[in-house]
Amino acid sequence: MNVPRHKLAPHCAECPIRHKAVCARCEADELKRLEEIKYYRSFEAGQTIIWSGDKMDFVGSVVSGVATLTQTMEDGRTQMVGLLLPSDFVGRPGRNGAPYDVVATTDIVMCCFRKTPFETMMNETPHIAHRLLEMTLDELDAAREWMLVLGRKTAREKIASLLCIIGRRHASLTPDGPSGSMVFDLPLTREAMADYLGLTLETVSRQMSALRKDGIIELKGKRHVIVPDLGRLMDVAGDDSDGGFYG
Amino acid sequence: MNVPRHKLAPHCAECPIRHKAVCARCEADELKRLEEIKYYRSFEAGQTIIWSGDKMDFVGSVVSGVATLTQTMEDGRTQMVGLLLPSDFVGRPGRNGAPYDVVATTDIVMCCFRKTPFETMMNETPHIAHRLLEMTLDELDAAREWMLVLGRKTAREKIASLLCIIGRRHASLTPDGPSGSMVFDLPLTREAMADYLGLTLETVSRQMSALRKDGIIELKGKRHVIVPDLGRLMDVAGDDSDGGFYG
DNA sequence: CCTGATCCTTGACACAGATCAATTGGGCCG
DNA sequence: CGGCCCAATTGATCTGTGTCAAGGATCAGG
Repeated sequence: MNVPRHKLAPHCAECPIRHKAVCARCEADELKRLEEIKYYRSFEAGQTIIWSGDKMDFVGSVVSGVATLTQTMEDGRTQMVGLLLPSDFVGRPGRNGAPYDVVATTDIVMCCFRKTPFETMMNETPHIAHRLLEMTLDELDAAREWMLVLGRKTAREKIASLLCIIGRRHASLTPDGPSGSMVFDLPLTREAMADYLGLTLETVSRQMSALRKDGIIELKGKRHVIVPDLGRLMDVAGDDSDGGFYG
Repeated sequence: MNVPRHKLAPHCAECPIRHKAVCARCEADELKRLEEIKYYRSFEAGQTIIWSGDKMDFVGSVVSGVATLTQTMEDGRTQMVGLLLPSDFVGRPGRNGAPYDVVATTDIVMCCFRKTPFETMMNETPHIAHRLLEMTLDELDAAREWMLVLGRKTAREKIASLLCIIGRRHASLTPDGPSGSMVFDLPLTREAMADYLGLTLETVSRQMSALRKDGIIELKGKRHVIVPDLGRLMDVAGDDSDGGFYG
């Protein structure tokens, strides 16, 4: 693999994910130390960033773009187990092998640290270790939420749940539009959606069409989604009704 | 609820989960501090230990017995999202509400800490924070492994996967029997198994019968399971073949 | 403009697992 | 011992989603 490496990265102070990533809690001096060991890497859409089973020699944060975590069985069945959006962390300090494939689904930029220096720094910097625990707990919550989707929801509810999640994450990264409605681009193909939802791509397609026919969503092209009434979408998703974002 | 509280608990040094729980990495002096703030609580089979949405004022470890984490939708569909066996940790330092119901499925003993003192101690004791991160990463792996089971496996494979997991955890807590075979008691009813696997209890029952007919397992009574050939069970589960425990 | 590639949509049919319903079996108490 | 209760089994039927197959839309390159 021939991956471009940009040693020159923006200063952390101007970083778009400064306040949401592992470094969120860092003080100026800690940030400076991180800045010395960090480097940027870019990957193109479709590239595999990490292969399941490989030794991982770096960890890092998604700065921009989208990646997925997937597991594959011997016979080819695959299940997505994580969706990595900007500010999400990749890698597991203290572990060697990578348990999943990490694949870029759009062009992506990552802020990387070599694993050993990062681990050292983590041991000396409670702010980082603490933030990482917090983020890991969030991911665990998300994974468990997703277990309910996979285990108990119908195809229609699954699609609606996915749209809610992507829309919500999208909203948290961009200035608010009119509340109650939502507009975004899907960062996933129908096949990737199917892999996330434990469905086939045909079922995904059918249910997208059904939601469109029922006026729950509008589609401009294949990827651009308009949700006129978020409440209705959440009803379809079968989620608790309060409509409150996690914050 | 009237829950017995036993202020008197065994010394940590003799604790059966001493080397696997949050306290695994603690030195003698740290252990002593923990010992001062810990207390034991017992729950009977069927009792709800924590209600989803409630404020959690304690965290703790399962000492003996089995509990489950479950999520429920408004219409009653439920999905188990975690199985808590001895040494597993309950509660999330830094969070207030409980996101799931925690229910004892057998009589259970827990080693508890009031949340605030534990959090304080965690901040001052890297050994605890570090171990907790490690355990949380393990749980995340387990949750993601389970997402593959829920999303992509057939009923038969799901049952076999569950038996593998329970058997494996059981084996790691007890002296080795003859390798290649396995004997244990299911700590779950058919309904609880169904809730874990995203199936109905009828399907669970049918697949258990089918595995018995095929000689993959033997049943003595409803709960006692004998696995004569672990390799065959893992083949049925569709797991990677190496048969290696995670270690 | 045509060609091929990729992604998506739609239809017809099959089947795994859900649902509804009846029966069995083991444990416990009187 | 007999009666009850609950968990589990088994059967019959239904249905949501998978499977297989045939186009359609969009885009890049020649």
